[in-house]
Amino acid sequence: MGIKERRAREKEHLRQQILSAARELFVNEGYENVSMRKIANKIEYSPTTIYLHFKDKADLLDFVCQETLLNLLNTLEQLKSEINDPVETLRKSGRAYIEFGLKYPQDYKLTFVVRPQFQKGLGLVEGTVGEKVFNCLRETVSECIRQKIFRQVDVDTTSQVMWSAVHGVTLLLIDFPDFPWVEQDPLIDAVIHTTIEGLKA
Amino acid sequence: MGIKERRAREKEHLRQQILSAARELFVNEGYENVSMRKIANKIEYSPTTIYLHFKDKADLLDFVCQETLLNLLNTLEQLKSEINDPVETLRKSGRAYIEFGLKYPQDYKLTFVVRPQFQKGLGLVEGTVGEKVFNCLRETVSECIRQKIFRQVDVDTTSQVMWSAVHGVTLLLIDFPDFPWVEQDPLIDAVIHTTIEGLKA
DNA sequence: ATATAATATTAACACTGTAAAGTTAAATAA
DNA sequence: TTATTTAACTTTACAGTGTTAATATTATAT
Repeated sequence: MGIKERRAREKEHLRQQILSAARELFVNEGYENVSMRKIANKIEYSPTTIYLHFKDKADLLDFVCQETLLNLLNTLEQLKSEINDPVETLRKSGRAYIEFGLKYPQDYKLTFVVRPQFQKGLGLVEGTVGEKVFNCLRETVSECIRQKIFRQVDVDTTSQVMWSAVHGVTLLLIDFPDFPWVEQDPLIDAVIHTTIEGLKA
Repeated sequence: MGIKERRAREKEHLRQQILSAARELFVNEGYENVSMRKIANKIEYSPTTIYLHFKDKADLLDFVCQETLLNLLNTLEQLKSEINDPVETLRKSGRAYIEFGLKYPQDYKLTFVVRPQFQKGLGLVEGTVGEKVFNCLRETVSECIRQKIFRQVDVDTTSQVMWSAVHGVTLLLIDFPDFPWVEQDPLIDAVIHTTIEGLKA
């Protein structure tokens, strides 16, 4: 009965090949500039084979983005387990989030800008991983409020404010690389510092 | 010699027809889903006629975005001339900026997300109108610092922090309409309030 | 060896942005 | 007025797109 398993393994292998080819191309050339034929060429299969594993191009994007989010989630959860002071955790998490976006700008845009556009209605809601990423942030914020370091405002509001700030600076730095930004590191620090100070009691 | 002028007028008229058809289609159906043929059909010209007025599709997008920015600039400059207190101006400007984005989400994304993607290298730098929008914000921030309401930090850093916050929440609200946001109005207030408080001395 | 199921491919459709060549009509010069 | 130049616009064409349906190939089960 090992045959079925072997075939399943082979199928999964090809699926992964497609995914990793797609990711590499999406990231290097941008989602819009990558054709199914390009992906197929890269893995030396016919274009239509991809459709045996993924519904369509957007579906492919979906899975690529999920991987990205898992990556980010790992980084954030490790941070939280390492640091005790919730404010320090939040500071470091914010930094990590922004740096993740800047390190993989295409992945970040794919996940947080392009995907929602192509998967209208889904948003981050039922995407379990995306939800987890936000919840990770939310828990840290919650702790800041519980310890009365932050103002006693609704946890969700506070978390969403924090997310807005880091998301904003990440996207601006990605999208307008030629804007006369002040030095990147101090700017990131300023965004995080300002937001945290503004949230303090 | 009125003939040349008449023809110039006619030419300009067609140019405007193209622009307004493009804007309407871009906004309603998204830049990627609009073809040159669609635009041409709408104005009842052949597709290639558009190329006599605009270099290519991205060029068309460029001019559409410039109109959007001009629109936003008007709103912001009027606000500044009406209010005296710089903090109040900043608060209202932030609100106006975000509300503009939410009122014309497609225009906003076109200008601040799609355009930079398709006009790589340009960014907001030499786009005179975009520069003016940022400078408008910058002047208000500058006044807050001069009056020692804000911490004595670099004007540019401070302005860029402010921009990050409003840009971030605007895009999140646009891109993830199904996320379990807290009520929109309080969230916007919280973002602005937090940022301003965080910048205060 | 043959039938069956899974997997991959070829061919095709209706699109896309845009360049080159061709057409038409209007403005100027003779 | 007629011929010529110029500008505006269209037709045709190319190489590409996502995706479907029909076909072929392969490997398994009988």
